[in-house]
Amino acid sequence: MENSIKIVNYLLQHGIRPSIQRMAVMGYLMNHQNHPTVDVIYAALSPQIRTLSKTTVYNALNLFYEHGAVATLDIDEKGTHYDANCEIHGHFKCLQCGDIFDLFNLPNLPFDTIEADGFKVSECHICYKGYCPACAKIETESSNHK
Amino acid sequence: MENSIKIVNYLLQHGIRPSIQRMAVMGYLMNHQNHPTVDVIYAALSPQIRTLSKTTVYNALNLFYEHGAVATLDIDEKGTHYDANCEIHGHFKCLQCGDIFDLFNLPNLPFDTIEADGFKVSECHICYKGYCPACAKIETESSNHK
DNA sequence: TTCCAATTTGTAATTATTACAATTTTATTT
DNA sequence: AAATAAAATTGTAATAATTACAAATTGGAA
Repeated sequence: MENSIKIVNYLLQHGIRPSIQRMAVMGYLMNHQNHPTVDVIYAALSPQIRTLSKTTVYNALNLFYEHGAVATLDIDEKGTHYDANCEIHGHFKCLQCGDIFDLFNLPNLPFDTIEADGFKVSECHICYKGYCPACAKIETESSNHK
Repeated sequence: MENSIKIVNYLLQHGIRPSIQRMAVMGYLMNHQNHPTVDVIYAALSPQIRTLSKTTVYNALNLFYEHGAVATLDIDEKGTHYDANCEIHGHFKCLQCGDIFDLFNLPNLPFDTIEADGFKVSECHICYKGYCPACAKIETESSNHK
């Protein structure tokens, strides 16, 4: 794969030694913007890397997080979701289908006013919950039929 | 206690039948703004209501949530935090001491632009992470001594 | 009082995550 | 290249949060 060079560089830039497993996990995150959990990543990679251990996936993701190479998303009780896009952006979790959507057009939240109060901000999460367009539509239609 | 009337009313307003246990849980939430987890609530109430089961605390909180009587906070891996204040407001989680602070002076996030895209918003969470004033101060001082 | 439904309780099961020791891989030194 | 040290991976066991569920209890309606 040509883009494995991109993955290696990304890891090195964040001070992370690349290994087969770490590259696979990071590669999965870069190619899947659906905020996967450990289980999802493990299930996807396990067939290719037959010896892969779930602990390794945990290790890799925790390391990525400590080095600022991924963002974490504590949005529900289904476990931590991971995102290779570390730029601040919002999320929308559909309470019906469970999908998590990215929201890129939100206004920036202030850091300065909070830091003026003495807080040191290192992360900022904005997250909506409700019904996604598809699920909201179904909801509306079924209630019309009543 | 005089304010048990307030608790009963609050539960009834949200269509929740009051019981000894439910009143205790809601009373705890109203009197403790520190976003407790199930464990914290159970540990606090257990001595008073000796027969209290942790399952009952879960049942009560899930019911409260379904009826919109409490807000939930999935801010870390320590389990769900609960908040009797359902008004939209921000939170700050200190990565050092673990405390969660309320932030009331944040600008309102837009609902309309998101709903224009077809999303139906029912919750909106804003959450910062970093170091709280006390922990940030200690950090600064100790690095000065180096 | 009797009966039915709702609630509570305790235990067991499930799921996410971490702890940890043993093995394997990778890098370093000779 | 061989020997050694360090880092990473693996598998299993432990921990913690939450849910499932059946039995016991409570509270209201007939």
